[in-house]
Amino acid sequence: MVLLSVDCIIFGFDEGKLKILIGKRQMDPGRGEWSLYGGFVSSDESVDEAAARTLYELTGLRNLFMRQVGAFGNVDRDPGERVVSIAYYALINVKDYDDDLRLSHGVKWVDVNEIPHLYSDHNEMVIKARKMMQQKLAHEPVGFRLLPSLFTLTQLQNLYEAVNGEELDKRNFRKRIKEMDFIEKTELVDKTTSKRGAFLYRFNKRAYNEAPNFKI
Amino acid sequence: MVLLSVDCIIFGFDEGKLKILIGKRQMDPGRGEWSLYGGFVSSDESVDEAAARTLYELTGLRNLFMRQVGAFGNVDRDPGERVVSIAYYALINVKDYDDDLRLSHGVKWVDVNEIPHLYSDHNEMVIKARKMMQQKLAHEPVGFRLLPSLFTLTQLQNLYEAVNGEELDKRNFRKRIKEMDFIEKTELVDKTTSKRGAFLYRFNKRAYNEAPNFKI
DNA sequence: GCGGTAAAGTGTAATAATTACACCTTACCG
DNA sequence: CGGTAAGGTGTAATTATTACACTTTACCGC
Repeated sequence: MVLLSVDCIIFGFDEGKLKILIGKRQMDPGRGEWSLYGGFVSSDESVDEAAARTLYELTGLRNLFMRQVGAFGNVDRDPGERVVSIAYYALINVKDYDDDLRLSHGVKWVDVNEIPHLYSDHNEMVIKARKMMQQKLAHEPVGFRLLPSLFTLTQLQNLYEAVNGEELDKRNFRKRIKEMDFIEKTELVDKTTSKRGAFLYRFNKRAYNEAPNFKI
Repeated sequence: MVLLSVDCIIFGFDEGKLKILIGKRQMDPGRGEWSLYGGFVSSDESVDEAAARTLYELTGLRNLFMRQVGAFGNVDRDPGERVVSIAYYALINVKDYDDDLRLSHGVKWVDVNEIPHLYSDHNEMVIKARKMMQQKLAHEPVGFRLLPSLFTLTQLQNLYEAVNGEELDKRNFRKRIKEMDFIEKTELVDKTTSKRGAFLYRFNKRAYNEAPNFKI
């Protein structure tokens, strides 16, 4: 008989780095190994719902941006029973995640470029999720889900640099942003990262829906 | 308990049109409805293997180009039992598929733009598969899997036009092809579609691997 | 109060990529 | 041997992308 589970690759952006949540596996087989957070699909919920529920259990957050990565179904991927797992990635704003709740689940943020060996095929899941989210962020305005609702252009640029693993030209980057009217400049200024202060911007979803022309 | 199945979106290119294989469902629930061809995942095979086996059962072909589309797991997607299905798409050269075998399975080719209502969530699967294969064909040289090993440039262009649903400029198209050394001109000529005859080309996989620069 | 500092902010020119476009060639057929 | 229908070919205009350096601002420390 085949069991169905979900595994979550949860992306966050912190300290200028793209990170994911991992924890030490609490059950056998593989107890103590680094692992993604997951759970089983129960018979009264869809697979998407199971993923959303699992994300909620871990983070206390709902309505996260979430996409399916795919099904991982090798026969021997789980040394115990036959388990097929559907991987999902999600984007969260790190500051929305209560630190005590995080600690109570024993998970931590690790740089996507420094991921240790993970349980079973979880490294594969992470690699595929990373590619998919990279692709997604390049073509749809969802990167904002990794930032506070108000953000500076430098933050946004740093985010894209971390996601794509390459530096961007500041002037060219800002030129592009300026072409997208749904990224709105506010009159608010953030002074935490410079003496001068930087204007805060906001993503206007409604405006985007009227003229969906995103391109970075 | 959750059952696991696979469903196949099998693309072929014929009469200048992109098509998929569908058949009338042979079992309840939904007997008689148009449907994708699928099968159950058994406990001694991976999900990928189950898809490959299912493709082989239907077409008699192995080593097809095949990619996972994703897991479809709504609770009520199958009116009978709880079945989660992993969809796969595959690319085949229509002429490799024996017509008697096809008829014996009661499946037929239908234009992707004229797909009838299909059983359960199969239409969704087709839509997602189509997007994914379109994306794939634009970025990797796998379109050849839909053509005979020798093909004319007109055939290749017609294929890409059918896949993308838009006409392409002949000169610009051929300019691009010429830049890709792994698409090799042979001295052979196809005379079936014109009096003059058209040179046949061939995809050289080895050459591609040495300089993988595909772009259409 | 003033010089140093460090991030914020700004425009233009060169290059590359993409698009638009029309006529000649060929070989068969009647 | 003229008509026909698909095969085959190049250039110029436009658009998109890249590269690049200095000024502004406000705080901090002296």
